[in-house]
Amino acid sequence: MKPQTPRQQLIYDYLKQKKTPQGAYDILDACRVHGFKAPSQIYRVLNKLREFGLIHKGESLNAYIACEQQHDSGQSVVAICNSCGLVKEVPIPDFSNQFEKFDGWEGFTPQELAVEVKGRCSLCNRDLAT
Amino acid sequence: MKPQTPRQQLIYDYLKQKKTPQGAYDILDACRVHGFKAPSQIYRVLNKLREFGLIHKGESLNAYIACEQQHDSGQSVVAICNSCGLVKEVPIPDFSNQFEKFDGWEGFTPQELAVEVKGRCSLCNRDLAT
DNA sequence: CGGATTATGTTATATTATATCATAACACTT
DNA sequence: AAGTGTTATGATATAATATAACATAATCCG
Repeated sequence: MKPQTPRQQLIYDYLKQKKTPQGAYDILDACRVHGFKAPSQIYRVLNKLREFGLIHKGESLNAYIACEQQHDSGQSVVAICNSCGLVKEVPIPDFSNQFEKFDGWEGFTPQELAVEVKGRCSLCNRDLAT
Repeated sequence: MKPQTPRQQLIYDYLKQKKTPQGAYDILDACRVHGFKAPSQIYRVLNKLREFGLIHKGESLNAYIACEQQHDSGQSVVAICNSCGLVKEVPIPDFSNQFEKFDGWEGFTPQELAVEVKGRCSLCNRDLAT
């Protein structure tokens, strides 16, 4: 799914061009010049883009990130460097079969996944060493 | 690590006794009778309990959950039923080696993990079928 | 066209969380 | 016990994040 309107395209492009997660109000400030005036306008677009699977919400950051690739298949974590804010999406093994082991949870059907690891990226680790 | 003060114990017990995630302001209301008066008091205790690893924050819910067991070792997801709100912690395979595959992310050192799956539990699935 | 659906504009407000500063309790040393 | 540092608490204000509600405009499609 692609952005469907100019405003969706605009915010999607903005997020793609950023390397770190952006808060809704940051996006608002950046987009005032294009006529955005109120938070609700931003949230509407963000929610659409999320429906389309084009962006993630970093739940632990309250910030938004353009997806790196289409990941229709498989699960992924968003790894976030606590130090520099850089973000990387990394595929992880499927774990839906884990639920079979627990009484009452055998039939759990996953719908939305929010997986985030915060840590320290290799570059920041290197800086730490010096 | 165990709760260190009466107030920590109180909120921890409260969360343990609940089967679904509770918002900070819900907790505040429930604890007014015990002398809590302001959000900051609740958040202070919640943050301590999180440090101790006694509770989780459901980042996508903005709600707090007592941990089911000590999970010092291994990673786990919090599965949340969209329909009834029930919550279950389920261990998942370690995925830290996944980072090795990506340029610049080989040395990523995970510090905090927020993993949540929302879906539909077996009971609610059954209700849906009838 | 006419009617439905989707997007947008606008204002107000709800919800979640922190900052700040003052006071009290406790632990530890001398 | 007095002094000192640390952690917990009380209290007020405010910041940051997100949604509700209602009006208007654009678009799609029979």
